Amino acid sequence: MIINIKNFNLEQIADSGQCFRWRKLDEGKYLIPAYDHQVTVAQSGEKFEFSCTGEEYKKIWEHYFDMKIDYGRIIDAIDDNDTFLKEAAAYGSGIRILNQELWEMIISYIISQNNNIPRIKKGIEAVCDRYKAVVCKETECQPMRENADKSIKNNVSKNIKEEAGQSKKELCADKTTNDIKQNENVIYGFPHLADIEKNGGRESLSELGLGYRDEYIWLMCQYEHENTDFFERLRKCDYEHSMKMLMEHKGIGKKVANCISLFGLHHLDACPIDVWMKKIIDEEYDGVKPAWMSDRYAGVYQQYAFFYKRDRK
DNA sequence: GGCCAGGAGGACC
DNA sequence: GGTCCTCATGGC
Repeated sequence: MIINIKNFNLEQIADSGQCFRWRKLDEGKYLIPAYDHQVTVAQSGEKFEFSCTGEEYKKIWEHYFDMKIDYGRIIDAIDDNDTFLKEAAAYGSGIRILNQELWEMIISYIISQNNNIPRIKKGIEAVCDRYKAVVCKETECQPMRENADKSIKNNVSKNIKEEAGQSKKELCADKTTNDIKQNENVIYGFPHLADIEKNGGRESLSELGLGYRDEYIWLMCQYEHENTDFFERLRKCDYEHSMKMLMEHKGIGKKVANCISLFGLHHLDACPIDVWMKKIIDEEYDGVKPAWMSDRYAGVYQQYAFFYKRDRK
């Protein structure tokens, strides 16, 4: 299916540091896994071709790409006197804040701490490859196991929930797993807690080259195992409370909690302060934290600033 | 080969 | 409450 939309640029989002698993197939063309599904999207200006049906786009991808928010309006709200942010927003005007899976964001940003982006990607890929949780073949885009639908219900917003039951068709994961490894158009899904527990647990995590972070991940697995309503409670919280709940966990400090709040819970007022934001405060604002970092759209502006500063290093 | 990476925990003051 | 040190590992 084809759509036209402004303020949407695949390459910018892929390089914005919010998603680590997109696979570039060609110029302006990406293979994107999420919610135990995958889709190929090809961009030509403001025209986008999705490999899925319109029905699936409505059910999953419209929400995933945050298509209902007008990012032009968020850019227009920037203070005219703030030259740096205006330039940054113009430069990265195709960035959107994706609605990604909460569990995946928690694990991904635990892995991200004191780590560089290429190695974060490598670590996350190692996690997915190790547990071989769910595989979705290109264009079929079907959940490949029983609880895939459940996962969607748990993770996607309400309007999507209502239709999720319709997507279940034939499953063929086990049969095709071995062939699929050779096919670059197929990606393993992000493992759920049960996949990690069933396939090696604590010891398997320590074999993935994640450094000291594997312990934090395992602690989170254990907590989630014993507190199955954790995500549900998190989703009901506002930004302030989600930060508090997240930071009670070992391995999640202020920066990681902000990333999870922004990318996993879509709190657009969350503003992760990492080494790049510190550099921006220092070099662009004479050491004084700019007002936009406390704005209701701070997380969006943070992404523009992060992308701009890092891309032009 | 040293410094850095979308940091955080812990000890110490 | 700050400030330092350490943590595992690879990218550059």
